[in-house]
Amino acid sequence: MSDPSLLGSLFRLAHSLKRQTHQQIEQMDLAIAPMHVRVMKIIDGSAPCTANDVVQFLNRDKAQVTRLLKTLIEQDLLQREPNPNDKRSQLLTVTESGAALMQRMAVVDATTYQTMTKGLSADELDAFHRIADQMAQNLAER
Amino acid sequence: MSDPSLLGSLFRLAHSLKRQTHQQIEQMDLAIAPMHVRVMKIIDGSAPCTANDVVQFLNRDKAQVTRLLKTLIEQDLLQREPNPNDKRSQLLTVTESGAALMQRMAVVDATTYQTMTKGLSADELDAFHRIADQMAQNLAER
DNA sequence: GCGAAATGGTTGATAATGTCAACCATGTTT
DNA sequence: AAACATGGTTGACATTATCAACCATTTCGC
Repeated sequence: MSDPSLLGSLFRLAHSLKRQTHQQIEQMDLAIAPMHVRVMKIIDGSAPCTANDVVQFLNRDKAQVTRLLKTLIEQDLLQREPNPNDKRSQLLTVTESGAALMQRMAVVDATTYQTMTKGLSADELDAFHRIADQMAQNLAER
Repeated sequence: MSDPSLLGSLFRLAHSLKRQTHQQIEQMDLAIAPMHVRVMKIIDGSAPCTANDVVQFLNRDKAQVTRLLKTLIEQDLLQREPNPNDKRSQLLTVTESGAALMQRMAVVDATTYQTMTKGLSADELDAFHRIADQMAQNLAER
């Protein structure tokens, strides 16, 4: 199994999408990167949320997540408050300006999604999503 | 559209696979990275091949590809010879030790592929591949 | 209840990936 | 023949990513 292959296609698609997001962020004149946006989306979509939750979700080193969160907090896109259940931890939420950015990104994302999925049915997209999740789960179960 | 979403699943899958490859390379005690392997597979799978061909295929900056190739040549996994049709360019091929590595990676890849695709039919995998290519093409057409 | 072990998060260091700009030699176009 | 474009290289820098060590806190075992 080699390029061009299923994996090759997957990596090329992921790379294209990452560049798209990067260009969108540049056009918005934001001092963040695609991974920052990704983290905000995770936090925006679930409450309560801790750094460790993001670590688990992204399957990334906690050092990386800590740094991503730090930048977002510095730019007033995220905020943290003490976790009443664990003094070591803080609860993360999106600020008002962060929520505004999430809304702007949602509009852009919808456009990108429409472009990307042209000529593909809802069934095909569902299958793609399901198969991707199945594959990731298979790999995680090793 | 947000995490967890189709894109979220895609990025998580890509990340899992990259880590897999990284661990495999570490276990083989090789001084290269997943992108090096990816480049070798591209070159191994098509002849003749130039740096520019790899640039086009991967959709990456030529600076990055030049550096990846340099490392592989330094480690005698790839070799270059003058392109008879263009003095600016060189033709790239996999060396004997590079070919041996490609064979070892093929075995490992087959195992990973089997793990990853467990519970999925050939039709589903074909659909996944086709949809991924369609999406990448849609994005490239902007 | 106390000590050991584990956990949540931070920081330093380093690796991998990635792009931009400037440059040189060569090829193509006008 | 000059201008423009291209293939490849290098410097600089950005983004993504992990490992190790550390501190404060929580959990576990006795």
